[in-house]
Amino acid sequence: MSAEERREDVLRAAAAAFANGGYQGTTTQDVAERAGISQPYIFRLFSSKKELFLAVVEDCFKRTERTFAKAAEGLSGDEALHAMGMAYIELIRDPVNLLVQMHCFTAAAGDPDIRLVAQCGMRKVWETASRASGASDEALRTWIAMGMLCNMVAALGIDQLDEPWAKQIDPSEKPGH
Amino acid sequence: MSAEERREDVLRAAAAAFANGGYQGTTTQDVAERAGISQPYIFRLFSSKKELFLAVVEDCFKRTERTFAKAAEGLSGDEALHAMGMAYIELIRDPVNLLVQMHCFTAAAGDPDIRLVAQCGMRKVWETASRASGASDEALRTWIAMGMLCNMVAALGIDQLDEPWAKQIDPSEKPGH
DNA sequence: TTGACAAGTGATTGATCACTCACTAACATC
DNA sequence: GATGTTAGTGAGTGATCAATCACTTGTCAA
Repeated sequence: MSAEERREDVLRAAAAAFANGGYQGTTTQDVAERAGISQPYIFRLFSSKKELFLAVVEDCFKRTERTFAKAAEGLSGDEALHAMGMAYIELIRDPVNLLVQMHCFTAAAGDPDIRLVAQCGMRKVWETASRASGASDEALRTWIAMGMLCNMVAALGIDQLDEPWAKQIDPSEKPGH
Repeated sequence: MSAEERREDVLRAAAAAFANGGYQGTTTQDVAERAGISQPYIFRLFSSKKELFLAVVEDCFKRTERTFAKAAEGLSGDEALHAMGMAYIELIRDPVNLLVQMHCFTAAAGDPDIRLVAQCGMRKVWETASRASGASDEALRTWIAMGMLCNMVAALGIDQLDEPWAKQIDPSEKPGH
């Protein structure tokens, strides 16, 4: 297999691994096993564990950006926002997308390198959503806030609780996002 | 010093340490140094690293609850929500409160014990805010979503960027929360 | 056939981790 | 002053980790 193909494989495996354990809680051995290669070979493809994590994070932000751009195609304003919101709910139904993003946020707080990548990723996501929808800053802010609430609800498994407050807090329970 | 006093000290030290590195990224040695005791003594006061983390998390949720209850005293509806929102912004200006909560969210996704404590904590926070404000579910949901957005903005240091999009996305920039 | 290069691994290393155990020192109670 | 209890530590332990290095195997061109 070519190094390029292998790199893609490792990136996918690493995303799943980091989603599971976060940056600090994931071992390169775990990533290697998921990718079906030896642990040292990770370091031929990525110069360090952190660089691998950053590549995973960048990939995740790019996927989010693409998802928003595609969902808003041909729409504008509230319609575009709504479509992107639905697309986001669908996106984070895959725990990998959800958890890589969340682990990125917390890891960013303690590491300047990760913070920089995270800031850049969020800026692009914000600008993509802004350009695609043309919505007001306030509408966009409320919309992205709902996304953050969706993250928390999904991470804590609140959406799978059968209790009144769980239904009330979960934005994806309501049709209008 | 009595064991009870020492326990309080360790709890504070652990909160600062976990805020910095998260659950997996923090060593009991680090906590011990911050508390000014030997590392083995941690395990006399808490049976395991996880139990220490959970104690820190519970403490953090309790503080949030108290903050909300106090801020909403004598108010109701949108006024109560607004007052609690301002109190929350003030609360997470202390990185310890902000980051313990966020690390709790991500750690919860990968650990059932932590998840249970986090769910319970969020439920109490939600019910406190609901009872204190009497606001509609939708208003409460939007309000708590803004809180989650504040978390992300603060964790990524976006509130300290001097760029247009950073001003636009940050809820604490706007007077009306 | 040879030689160069790319893909990939086994064995190892120094550091670090949560956690344990045997121990000491201070203090209280009888 | 003997005895029990509580606060606290030094010195480990086995496990685990990211990263390195020397090595093998397969492929393809000259």
